[in-house]
Amino acid sequence: MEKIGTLKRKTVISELTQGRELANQLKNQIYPANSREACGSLVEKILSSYEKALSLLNCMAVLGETSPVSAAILESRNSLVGTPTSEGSNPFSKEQNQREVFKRRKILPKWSEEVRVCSVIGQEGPPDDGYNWRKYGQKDILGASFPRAYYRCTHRHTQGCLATKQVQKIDEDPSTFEVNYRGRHTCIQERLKQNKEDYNIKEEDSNHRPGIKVETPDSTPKEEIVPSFSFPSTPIISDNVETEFLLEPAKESNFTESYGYPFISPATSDCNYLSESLCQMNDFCVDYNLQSSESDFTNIVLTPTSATNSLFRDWDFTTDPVEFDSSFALEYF
DNA sequence: CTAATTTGACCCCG
DNA sequence: CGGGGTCAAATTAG
Repeated sequence: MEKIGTLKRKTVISELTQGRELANQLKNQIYPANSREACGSLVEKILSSYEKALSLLNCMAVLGETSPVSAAILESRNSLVGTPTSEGSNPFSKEQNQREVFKRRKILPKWSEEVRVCSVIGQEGPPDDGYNWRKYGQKDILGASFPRAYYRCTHRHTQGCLATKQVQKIDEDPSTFEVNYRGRHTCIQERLKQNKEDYNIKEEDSNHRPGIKVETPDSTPKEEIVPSFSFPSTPIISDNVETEFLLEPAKESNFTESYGYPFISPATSDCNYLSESLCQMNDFCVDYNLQSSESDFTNIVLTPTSATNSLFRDWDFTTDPVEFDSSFALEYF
């Protein structure tokens, strides 16, 4: 992560700075209960700024994560397809399954995102991030006063989506949640129910993500930021990948959505691995405040208010790429 | 009825 | 051994 080019770093910083500035303006607009148009357009600008910056960071994160993950999937695939299991005839025995789980745990969390979210007043729990999550566990964490909740993507079994998140109240501020994302969504989720009385925010708001923190478990500082972008990345698994790709409904997706895992591992489960990765993260894109101005991109405080929380629920990510996606992407990838 | 949550057991790893 | 992450049966919600 340290090897961000100067140009990029400048761009990121300037974008974030601008975003913060605009956010402040928006705050002033909101409080005097000003016109919706003004707010809407400001919000658009803010989001655009953040989008650019975050996508830039995202890009680097993805480049860092792609190969190790593919390796992981390949590996798990081989281990399941190849060897006749030593114990019992059932290839999905509990033990084996567990083993896979832990292997996955060890290998997969190449990246994560940590987001701090202030809960909306009068509403318990962190705001919806637009994905369908299924809670699968809760644990009391040593030294923390609040338990940690574990969520996985609802479509894990239907689509093999391995995305996971952990949510925990912050000790210091129980109204704030720390949300830790792991893995990337490979599922296709029917998106956000239309909201009746809201604005029409344009497509450029259609994918949002919080800051990304790339974590490489093996401390190999291997994350070379390659300024080039290959899409789709070279299929590692030859046979199924391409067909799946072709079968994928030709969604004219936004550029930043288009890099998913093109890796299909039919053997790891009975589900299809979808090549598309939908990466909208924030359903609550409101009043962004960067916690620290420099180099710590991983913590973003999102403070949604009840008034603004519903603004962006009508994203349509099937719409055409927008100005940003074409120009920005070409410029930086 | 199905789907989601709860919760104690289970497992790996440091 | 114990902490943290996950599973899965039981329970609850829709």
